[in-house]
Amino acid sequence: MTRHDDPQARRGYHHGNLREALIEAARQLMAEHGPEGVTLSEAARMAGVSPAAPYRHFKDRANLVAALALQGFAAFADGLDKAWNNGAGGPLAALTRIGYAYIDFVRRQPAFYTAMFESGIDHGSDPDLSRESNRAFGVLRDAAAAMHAILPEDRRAPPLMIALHVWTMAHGIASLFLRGDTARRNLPVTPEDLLESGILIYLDGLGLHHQR
Amino acid sequence: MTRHDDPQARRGYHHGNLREALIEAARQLMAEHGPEGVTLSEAARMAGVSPAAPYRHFKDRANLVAALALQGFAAFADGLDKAWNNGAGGPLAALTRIGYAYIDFVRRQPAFYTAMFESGIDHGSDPDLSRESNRAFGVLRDAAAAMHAILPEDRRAPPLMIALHVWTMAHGIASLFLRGDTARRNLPVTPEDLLESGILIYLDGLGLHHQR
DNA sequence: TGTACATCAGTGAACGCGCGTTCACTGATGTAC
DNA sequence: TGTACATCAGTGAACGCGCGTTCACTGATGTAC
Repeated sequence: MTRHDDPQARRGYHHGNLREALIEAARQLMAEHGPEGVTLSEAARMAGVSPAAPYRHFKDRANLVAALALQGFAAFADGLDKAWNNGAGGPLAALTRIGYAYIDFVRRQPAFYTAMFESGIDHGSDPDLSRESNRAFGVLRDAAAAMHAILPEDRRAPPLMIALHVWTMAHGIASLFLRGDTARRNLPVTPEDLLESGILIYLDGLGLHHQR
Repeated sequence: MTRHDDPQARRGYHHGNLREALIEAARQLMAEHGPEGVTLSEAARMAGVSPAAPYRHFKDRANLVAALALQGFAAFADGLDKAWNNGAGGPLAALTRIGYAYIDFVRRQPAFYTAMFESGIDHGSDPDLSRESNRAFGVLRDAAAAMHAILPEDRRAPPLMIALHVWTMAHGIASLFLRGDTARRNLPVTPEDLLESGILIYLDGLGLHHQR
């Protein structure tokens, strides 16, 4: 255990790892109190530093939230990519794994999801953010392209469109059934089953024949 | 023009329509500054009353946001129901209209959408809220049931599941491509086309045969 | 190996601000008689 | 038709609070020589 791991045993004048500690504090605040609960003051308090210290690492409050979102997008892209696993097991299996990974991510990292999609951060202007966000979507595009390749030609839809349709379903399910209060709507099926069945029916519509 | 329509010409001691005026102010604040921008103080200012006045009509800030969300769900349910129009033109036409209405609502009433889905209001505990929210989903269920009835029996999915899949797609598109900054992601198609094509492919998967 | 010094990550006190909320109050409205 | 009165929707002043942010500062770190 290094001296930075324990918030109780505060090292001397320098924190040593403040930037990461503040992002982690923001993640907890986001999870517990939502976007409005993320404040520089409280994050500083949690990290055990004075309220002025964060300004060495973040321009302002929005900057901290953006850093959290960036970390979220990176973890998200990693998660999807790992699930994709270069298409192992064939396009259908790989695409299904990606769907599960999508749901898994939102379920386990609600704070990231909130920072990424519900806290009004500026996607366009931050190049890091759009890079990671594009990387995540890129995984879905690869999977859609692989899918596309095994579909009968007469019913093919463009790979990008397939990717968008699948993304749309996964995101809709995550947004409606895995978030805070709306999660209480009682579904007759698990979000995973809902997504999997939706994707299967959709792919049927594109001519993919499989066992049902 | 009644004396209550013009915020400039403030009537005497009594506002006469303060509750509605505050909700309308909240709607504008939500649209312009997001959930964090909705404050009782500012809403009171916009309505031309003292900061204590809102407490005659709302228990607290959360109560005002809930009132806005309730009004949003009511308008949403009305919009979907009107689009559904008792299934006129057949299940496919009606379902497509509902999809368009969904997108149209989010596009034109982003403040309602935010209040309804992104401001962390408590869906479960407010009976009015769950009533209106269920009414909106009920329209989708009716449409799905009508659709179900004309599908070939061997591939039928339960109506509720069809409703959930369509809702999920519409919501995902709205959430990803019609909201604030994310709306800037440049789509190769309109949200409407994306949703319509998704629904058509999905219904194909359920055995619905139509012209493409 | 030791020392001077630049760099930089922190401190802590202070500020102005706007918010939520409470309070005793007051003016307008409408109703009973 | 007029008057007394209950009701209730507002006022306005005040409060405590926590936040964002700035400032001159100080202690630790690491590097040049």
